[in-house]
Amino acid sequence: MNISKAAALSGLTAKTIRYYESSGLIAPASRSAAGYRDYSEADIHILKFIHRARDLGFSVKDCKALLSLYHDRQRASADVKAIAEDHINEISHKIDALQAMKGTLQTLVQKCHGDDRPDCPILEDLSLK
Amino acid sequence: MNISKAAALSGLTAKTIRYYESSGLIAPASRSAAGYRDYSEADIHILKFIHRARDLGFSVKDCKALLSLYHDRQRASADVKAIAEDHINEISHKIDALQAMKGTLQTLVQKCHGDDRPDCPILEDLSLK
DNA sequence: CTTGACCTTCCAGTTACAGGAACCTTTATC
DNA sequence: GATAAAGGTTCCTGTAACTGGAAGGTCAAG
Repeated sequence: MNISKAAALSGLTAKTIRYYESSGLIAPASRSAAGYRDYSEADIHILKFIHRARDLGFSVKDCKALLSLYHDRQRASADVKAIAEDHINEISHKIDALQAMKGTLQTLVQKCHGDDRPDCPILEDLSLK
Repeated sequence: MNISKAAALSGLTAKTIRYYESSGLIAPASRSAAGYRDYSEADIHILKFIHRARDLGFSVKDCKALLSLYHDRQRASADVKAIAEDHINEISHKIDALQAMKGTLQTLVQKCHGDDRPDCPILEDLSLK
């Protein structure tokens, strides 16, 4: 099947699939006589795998490691778990940072009357710290 | 004062200050005879303002808008509040997305025994969806 | 045979900088 | 005064993960 079919089935875009190929995340697709990329069911499976992993916030680099483990029949599940746990930690830190920002902003927004007057606690805060 | 002093006082790096100048976020600094950038206390104030806003997650574009409002004596606090509220919404969406990822990953990690064996619920999940 | 929908490659743009090269100035030291 | 270290300058490249678009080949339908 051609790339737009593969895109539709995998949930990725054609652009993204080409990008993954060019960046080495996936192997070069086989080509038709005219030079069109040609995908098999097995390829779609891989593409879906990547799509799912990206949805869970894994980096492309992580995806590459996960795919490699996926293909490795001798893998240790501990290696997979370690990648996932690292990722959970990263996510947790991001959440913490965002919640801190949000808390501060909400406090500031509450103090700002938000009308026609120039008086603004938000700008004051930005200006003073 | 020169750029490294300005960097130290504002909490930004010299690289970042030059970048902000080149991208139009701040006005070009005045120069010494030798061509060195020269900063005043007022400049430091602006740089700190930006640093604080960036710490709160505002984009550089947002910072430009906030600075413009900051300089505008005729501003309506409602305009500032609107930018902040938009930003809070963005942050909230990011937090929601990250928490969803984290929840899913935690469930998967819990199911994975994480030992030498290849059997791995995490890879299974990535593979099946 | 033409039209439109695909496909291809390649280049630029996005965000917010960091790293580094090549080169000039200032300051401190000998 | 010579020199070396420290700091300044500009300019180019790289980062992450794509997206948009140009120029041009291909395929299926009417």
